[in-house]
Amino acid sequence: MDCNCVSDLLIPPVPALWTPGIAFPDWAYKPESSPGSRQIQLWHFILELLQKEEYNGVIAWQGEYGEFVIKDPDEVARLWGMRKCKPHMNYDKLSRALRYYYNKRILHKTKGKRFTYKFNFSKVVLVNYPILDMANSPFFLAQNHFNGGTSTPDCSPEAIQSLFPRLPDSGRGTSLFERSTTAPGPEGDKLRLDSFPFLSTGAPCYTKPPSLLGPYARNPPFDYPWGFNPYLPGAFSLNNCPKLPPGSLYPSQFYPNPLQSSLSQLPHPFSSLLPPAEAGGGERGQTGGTNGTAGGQQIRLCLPPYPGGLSLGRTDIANVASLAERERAEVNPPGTGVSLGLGAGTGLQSPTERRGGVKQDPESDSDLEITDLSDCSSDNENDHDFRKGPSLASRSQIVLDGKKGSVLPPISSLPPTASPHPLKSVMPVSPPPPSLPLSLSPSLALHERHRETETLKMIRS
DNA sequence: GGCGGAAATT
DNA sequence: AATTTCCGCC
Repeated sequence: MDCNCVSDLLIPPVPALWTPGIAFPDWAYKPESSPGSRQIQLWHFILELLQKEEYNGVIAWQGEYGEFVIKDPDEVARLWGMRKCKPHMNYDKLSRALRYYYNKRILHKTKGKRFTYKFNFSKVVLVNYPILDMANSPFFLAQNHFNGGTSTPDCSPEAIQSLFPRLPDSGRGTSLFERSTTAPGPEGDKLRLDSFPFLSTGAPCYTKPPSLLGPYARNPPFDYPWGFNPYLPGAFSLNNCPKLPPGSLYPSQFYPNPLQSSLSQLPHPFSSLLPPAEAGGGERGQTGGTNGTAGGQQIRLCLPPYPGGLSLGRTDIANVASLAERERAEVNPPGTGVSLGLGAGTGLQSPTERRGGVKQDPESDSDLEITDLSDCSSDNENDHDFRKGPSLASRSQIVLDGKKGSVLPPISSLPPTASPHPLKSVMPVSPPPPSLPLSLSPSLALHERHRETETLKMIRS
């Protein structure tokens, strides 16, 4: 049990102080009661390494969207082993673990490129909004880079709207963790939906494939919701994720999360799931910040700014499996050829497919959950910049009941409904309208405004 | 290197 | 459940 492994590897005591990087919300970790609890998962770890510039020499985004190369397999394995207290970890074992992700459709191997894997972000995007009918959206069907990505995105307002019944305000920042001053203690660290770090932002923190920057630098095919445009270098940042000056305090605010923003403006019961500030639709005291970013460090999203990856959150990936399940169940009826699955139509085949598609997906695609780090002893090695100290994640907790602050629960914890898309049952037939992201075109803005008005009428009636 | 089966581990 | 460990095969 005791080992000198890094227990807090990549998990900051306080998210904000954590290298301008990802902080994982508490809900992203398995409950301690579950077996293998609070163990960070490999893909999670990989993403963290990927987002940290200091590991660019070890592992980095490279090549196609979502693709990364393990430049130093031994080192990555060593880091992973350190993290998991597995001193005998090696690339062979690590790669075996990665291979298990094939069936889960979280990753797949880039054939022909050594040590190169690719995240299935498109899946991730879909599952990030299970409440929305994204799977059937022409927008996403077109954006799915795992199905070839050859079709032209339907960028019509309707298409986009189909994905985001409620587009968020673009300028609202939210804190990842509401470090409540009134409720100190274990519950002091309220987790908020916008803790979806991947939905947060950040400047690209990896070496962008130069060849890909050019083409995407201009004229993106469309504006992304909530002002997000992965085609742009700063795609994952609403403010280009400025490096925080040394000594920056925690981010008092984090970037807006489309989902949260959406929920915050939805009629009950969803708005009630949000903390008062959000539920109120509103304003949060900004730390002299603009758009909730200036007040402090943001959690950065470090995904390749390529098309197709609108956002990637822990939640996203964490639900990849569940998506896959749903996909099989409803999105990808046999013979439709409209597979959102990995490799479909790309020539890249999933292991299953490669094997003739006979094999059943053994991983029943239950939700992947991110786990924590309290598994190892706290005797971290200090040869890395990993911080020591109690993990905020381990201290914070999700408060699901209204009494405790109405922290928005993970999507997966939302009450089940008969509909595959829970929100549908509470949403007006006409998508509730949102406050518009700056990126929306004026026409779309009007369109949305009209919808908003209509929706409000409906709600009031 | 890469793959997946199988069993063990946590 | 998610690896970890080991292994034979290509």
